[in-house]
Amino acid sequence: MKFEAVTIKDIAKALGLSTSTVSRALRDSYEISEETKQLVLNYAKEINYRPNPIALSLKEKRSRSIGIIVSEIANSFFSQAINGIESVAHLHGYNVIITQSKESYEREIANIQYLSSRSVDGCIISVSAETKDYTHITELYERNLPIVCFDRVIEALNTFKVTVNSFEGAYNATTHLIKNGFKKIAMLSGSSVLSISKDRLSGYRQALIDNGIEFNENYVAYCQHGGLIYEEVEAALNYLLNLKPKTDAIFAGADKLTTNCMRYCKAHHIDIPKQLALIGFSNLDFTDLLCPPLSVVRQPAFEMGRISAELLIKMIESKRPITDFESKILPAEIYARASTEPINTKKKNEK
Amino acid sequence: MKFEAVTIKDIAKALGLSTSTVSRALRDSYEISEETKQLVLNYAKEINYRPNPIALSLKEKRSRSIGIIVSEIANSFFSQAINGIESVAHLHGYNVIITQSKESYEREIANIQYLSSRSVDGCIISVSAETKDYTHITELYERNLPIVCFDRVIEALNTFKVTVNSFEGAYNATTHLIKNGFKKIAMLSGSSVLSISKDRLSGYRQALIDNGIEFNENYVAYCQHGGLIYEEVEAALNYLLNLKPKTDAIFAGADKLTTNCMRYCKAHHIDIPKQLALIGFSNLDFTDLLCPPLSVVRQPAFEMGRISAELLIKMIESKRPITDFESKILPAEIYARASTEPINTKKKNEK
DNA sequence: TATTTTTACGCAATCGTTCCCGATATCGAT
DNA sequence: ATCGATATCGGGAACGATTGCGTAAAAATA
Repeated sequence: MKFEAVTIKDIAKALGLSTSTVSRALRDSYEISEETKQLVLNYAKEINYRPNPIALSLKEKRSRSIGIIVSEIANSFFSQAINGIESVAHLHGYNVIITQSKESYEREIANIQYLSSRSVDGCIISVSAETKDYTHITELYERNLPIVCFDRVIEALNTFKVTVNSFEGAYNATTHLIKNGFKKIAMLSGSSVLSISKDRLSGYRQALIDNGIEFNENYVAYCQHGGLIYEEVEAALNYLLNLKPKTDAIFAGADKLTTNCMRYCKAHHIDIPKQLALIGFSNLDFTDLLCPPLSVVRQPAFEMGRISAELLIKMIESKRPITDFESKILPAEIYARASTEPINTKKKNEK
Repeated sequence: MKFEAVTIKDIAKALGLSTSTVSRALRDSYEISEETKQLVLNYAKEINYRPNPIALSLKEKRSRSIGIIVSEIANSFFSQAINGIESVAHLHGYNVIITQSKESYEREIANIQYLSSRSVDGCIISVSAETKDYTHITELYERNLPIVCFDRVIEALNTFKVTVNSFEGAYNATTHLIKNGFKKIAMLSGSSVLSISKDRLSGYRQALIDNGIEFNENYVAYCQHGGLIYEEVEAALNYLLNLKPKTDAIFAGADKLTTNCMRYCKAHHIDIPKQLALIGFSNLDFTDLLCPPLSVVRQPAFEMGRISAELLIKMIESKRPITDFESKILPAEIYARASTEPINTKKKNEK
C-alpha cells in the first residue's frame, strides 16, 4: 500500500550496472571511471534518488540522529534549549528526535530505550524529577552510547554536563530580595532529589547566611513534581504563608513553580509585592508582561542546548574514547522587575 | 565502537535453533510447538531481547511511527497539540517524531522528506506561513503517504482536516468588542496566504457587518511571519494606531501577534483597555496572569492533536483506501477578561 | 609480442528480521 | 508395514546500501 521509493537497484537496472558500481558512483568512491560516475549521478538526480537512511542505519549501526529527552516541550526553557540543539545538529548533518518524559520514570525508560533501539548516535538528557535510579541510563552509557547531561544532570555519570550556575542564580536572587528589604524569605523548591534543586537551595541558604539571616529549614517547601500540578504548589504555599513570623517574599526554584505561585497569589488576592514579593527561575518570554512584571532568574537555554549538542557531536565523532569531561556551567541572569520592588517605596507609577 | 544489542541470531545460536524458529516463537506464529515457544520466550526475556525496529522498518517498509511538522514547538498551541497527538499515538503503539519548520519553506521540505525517508507511516502537518507551493506534500500524499492536516490546512488536499472554527472564533471575539462599546476595531492578521487567516478575517468582517459597522480594509494589517518577529508587529501597529478615525480596539489573529501586541503597548505606554482594547487568539497558559489579564480566543489544542492522531492512525491502518474525508471543525472558546472591559465602566477593582 | 600492472566493474556477504518453501519426523489409518 | 497428513523446524531470499575481494579488460612495461 505504501509507495516505494527509488532505490539503488532501480538505477542499476536502468543503467545496466551493478548496485556496487552505482553505490560507488554516488559515494564518489575510488575505482570508478569518471564517465560512469557522471552517468549515474545524472540519472540519480533525474529520478530524484535519495538514499534510504534506514538501510544505512541497519548496516552502519548509526543513524546520524541524536535523541533528546526532556520533561516537557511545553516548558519554555526546554523548547528554547531544543532550538539550540537543533541549530547545531543540523549544521553537522544530524537530525534530532525529541521525546518527553513528563516527569515520569517509566516514560523516561521507554524513551531512552526507544531512542537507543532507533540507533541514535547519542543522547542529550535532562532527567525527570521522578527518577531516582539511573541504571537505565548508565547502562547504555557504559555500552558506549554517548550521552550529554544538561540542566538536570546525573552527578554519578562521568560525562559532559551542561548546567546553569544554580547556586549563583539562587544566591543573587535571594540577595536581591534581601537588598530590597524583605526579611522572611521562603523558598519554593522542586523535587529534592534533583541536583539543581540542591544547588539552588544551597545558594538561597548561603545568601541568607552571608547577610546575617538565619537559615530556617521550615521556610523551604518542596514540590516533588516540580510544580507541574497546581495542587502541590497550592499546598506548599498554604504552608509557607501561614508560618510565623510571616513570610514576606518567595524565591521559586523552577519555571512552573514561579508561575503557579503567581496564580495562587491572584486566586488568594495576595498583592505582589506589597504582601508578598516573588522572584523565581523562569524562561518564559512574557514575564515582563505579567501582572505585576515578574522578577526572574533566566537561564541561557538556547546556549545550553547549543553547547550540549556540540559536546555530544564531539563525543560521537571522536576517534578515541574521551576521558576528560568538562562541566560547562553558564551564568544565570537576574531580571529585577516590579514583583520584588521594595514595599516602602510608594511609587505609583512603576517603571 | 557502538554496543551491539542482542539479536534473534544470538538466541538461535544459544538455543541451537534457527532464526526462523526463534522469530516464529517471538511472533507467536502458528506452526510452532508450545515448548520451543516457551523456551525461546523465557530465554528472550532473560537476556532482555528487544526487536530491532530499524531492521523491521527496512523489511516491512513501515516504522510504527508518525511524523509531525509544526512551525514552532515553543508555541503553546503546538506543544499542547503535540501532547494530544502523543497521547493517542502511544496508546496505539506508535512513536512520534517532531519537527519544526520555523515558518520556513525550505525547512518544511527538508522535514517532510526526512520523515518520509525514515518510513514514517503517516504525517500530521500544520504548514508553514511561508509555504505557497504544496507540491512537496501533495506528491508524497499521492504516493500513498497518509497525511492529516491540522490548524493550517491545505485546502486543495483531499484528506482529513482538523481545524478550529476560525470564522466563529473571530466573529465572537469581534462581537464581544462591539458589545463592550468599542467602535473602531482593527485586525492584526497573520500571513495572508493561510486559510486560517482568511477565515478569521471573514469572521471579523462579518461581525462588523452584522452589527452595522462598515468593514474597512485599511483597518487590517498583515504580518507575513505570523508575528514571529517583533518588528513586523511593531510596523503593523504603528500603521494601525495612526489611522483616522482612531483605532480603539485590536483583534489579533494568532498567538504571537497577540503577545507582541501587548509588548508593543507596554513599550509605548498604551493603556489596555482604556486607550486600546485587545483580544486575540492565544493558547498561553497564563494569559489570566498578564497585565492586564488578557481576553483570548482559545483553541482546543490538545483535543485537535488527539483527533488528528486518531484520524491518521485510522488512515494508516485502513485496509482499503479511504475516500470519504471529513473535516473536523472544533469550536474556539472566548475568555473575556480585563483587556476588553468597557472603558466607561470605571470599576477600580477588576475581577 | 608477451607479461605485468592498473583500472573498472561484478559478486557476495553483511546488518536484523520475516516469511515462503522445502525437509523431516511423528502419528494415525489402512 | 506403508502411505499420507500434519506438525515442527531449517534454509534462504528479501528489504537497501556498503565494501572487500576477485577478475576481466585495458594500459603500460619489458
